[in-house]
Amino acid sequence: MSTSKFSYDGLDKVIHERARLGILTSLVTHHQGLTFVQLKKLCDLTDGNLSRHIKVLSEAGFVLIEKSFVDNRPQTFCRVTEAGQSAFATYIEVLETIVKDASSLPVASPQLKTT
Amino acid sequence: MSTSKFSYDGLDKVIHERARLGILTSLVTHHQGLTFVQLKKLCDLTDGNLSRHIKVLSEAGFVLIEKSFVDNRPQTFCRVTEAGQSAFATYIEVLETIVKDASSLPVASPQLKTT
DNA sequence: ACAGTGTACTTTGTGTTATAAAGTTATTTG
DNA sequence: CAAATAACTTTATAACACAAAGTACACTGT
Repeated sequence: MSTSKFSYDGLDKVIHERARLGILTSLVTHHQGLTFVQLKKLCDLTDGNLSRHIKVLSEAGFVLIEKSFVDNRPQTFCRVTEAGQSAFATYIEVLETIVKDASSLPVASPQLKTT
Repeated sequence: MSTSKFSYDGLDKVIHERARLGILTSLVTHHQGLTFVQLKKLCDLTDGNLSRHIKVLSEAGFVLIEKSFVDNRPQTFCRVTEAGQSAFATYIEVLETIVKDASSLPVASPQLKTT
């Protein structure tokens, strides 16, 4: 952990990945949980990628995966855990910091001479 | 480009990387440019990593790298390009969307298949 | 009944790449 | 002049995102 202003080491690597960021945001805003197929559509992911990513999230303890059968078909149901919510909240705080940092007024610099 | 709400495909891969996100934010907020050594400290990066990342950013046309000598020592000076600023602005807009999405009140699930 | 198609996933293989370690080149210092 | 320091760059490796292929089961037509 550093004190460098722009190191952003609060960006959890497990979350800071486009697909997983989408999955987690989906799950946090659909607190009751989502099925594999719903997540696939919400996040526009292929089966294989979704499968891998929810596994990573589950191994990190951020989501809970429940498998069952509905209408004689397998159904994977995902929901975010407490740890997941907490980690996500922290991550979002960093995003807010970045947005703020980004919008801090840049110092106008004189144009370099362009021969 | 999909219309899925949580696909976030506006997240430019070149920018969506912790180190490079820090570098770009540094450069955008220090519009007059920064030296290699300054960036290294601001972003808490090793020499090797910074070298690689600014190369990636420069190959993407997002930063301009100027090499010179100061006090008989090589000095690498970096500044963000127009394209870099524009891409960064777009990226930040997506971050804002994510932050908003994340804080939106929990929403009812899409209809589950019933019997 | 059994080939063929569809659904809901999982596993494997491959190519990319972030990062650490080692290397380069030049300078200063004891 | 040898050793240390500075400012990088290059290489090697380990991780990993993604696509493609595979698995398992159910349904449908013939």
